[in-house]
Amino acid sequence: VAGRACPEGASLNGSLPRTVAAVANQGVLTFDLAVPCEVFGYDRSDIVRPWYRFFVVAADPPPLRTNTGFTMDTPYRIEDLERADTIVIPGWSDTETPPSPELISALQSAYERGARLVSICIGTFVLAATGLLDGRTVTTHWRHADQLQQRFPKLKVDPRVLYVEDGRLFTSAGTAAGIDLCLHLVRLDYGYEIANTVARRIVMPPHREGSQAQYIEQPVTPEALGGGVKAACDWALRHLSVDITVKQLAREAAMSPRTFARRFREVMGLTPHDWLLRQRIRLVQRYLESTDDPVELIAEKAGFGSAATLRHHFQERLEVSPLAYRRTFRASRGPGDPRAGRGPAHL
DNA sequence: CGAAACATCCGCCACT
DNA sequence: GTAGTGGCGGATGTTT
Repeated sequence: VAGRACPEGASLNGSLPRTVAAVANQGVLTFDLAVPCEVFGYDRSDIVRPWYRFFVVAADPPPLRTNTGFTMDTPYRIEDLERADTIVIPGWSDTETPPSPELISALQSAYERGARLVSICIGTFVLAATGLLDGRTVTTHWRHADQLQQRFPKLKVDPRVLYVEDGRLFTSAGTAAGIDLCLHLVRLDYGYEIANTVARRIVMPPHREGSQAQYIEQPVTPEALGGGVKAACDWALRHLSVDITVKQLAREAAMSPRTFARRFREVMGLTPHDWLLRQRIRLVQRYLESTDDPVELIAEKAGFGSAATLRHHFQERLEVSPLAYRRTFRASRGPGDPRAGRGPAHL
């Protein structure tokens, strides 16, 4: 794990707007480019002022033809990157097309003057070409992780995470993980509550971890789980409200505790107890969002021994108290919001 | 909040 | 020799 340094630029001083630029090349992946457009480029000044300034830079002479066949134009060029303090490289056209020398040096000098560099999906290949990622922990789309590691041996490629924050360098896995990463940046800039509100606006589950977490584990698909581990997880999810020990889980998985702990780590990327806690907190979030139950009752229903224990973990992981979480979640449920009313919160 | 009791995790190592 | 298993114990984290 790369340095445990505090997130840099964790909060916005005064009211200077952050300026975010996304870079598109010929053949850019439509969805990946749309991610920063949606998160940063959409005017959200009704949530907080000032919102970001955002523009799209053409790395090739426009018009640019996207990978889905339509063309687009933008007045901004590589030299405009010097005005950005966050630069996003969304899914580049492909892993074979190297960035131009101008783009490389623009990225290098942006980094030197303190800008944050962000990549989505195979955009990591572009950042890697600048040399700035050498020795850093990074990620990319799982299908290209091996290729990235081979081409840039100095990187520490971790294909198991949704995104990685390493100093001012941010990389994310396949397409949709880019949304998580962009929301993470919003959280660094504006705090958890604002990021949460944005997540709700774009109908993303707001269950992400606190800002000190450098790694966000990828949600594993049940199919990817080893047999016994999956059985234990299923069992645990059905019994979340009662006390569960790792020893019991091991029994459900038909393994010794030691082997179970090892298998679990390999498959899930975190320890059994940590996973359990996460599931419980997610359940608590759902209750807070969709009921008026007191925290004591929720603690009981989610398998926490006491409300104090629940508050402790909730605050630590989400950096908000349970009641504050409920308040912001409900206060921002306004007219026009697709989740108005009292629908069940999704997992 | 802190202290004390308790659970978990992980390197180590012996064993199959 | 290699690969996987599982017990042990101390550091670390959790719960009361």
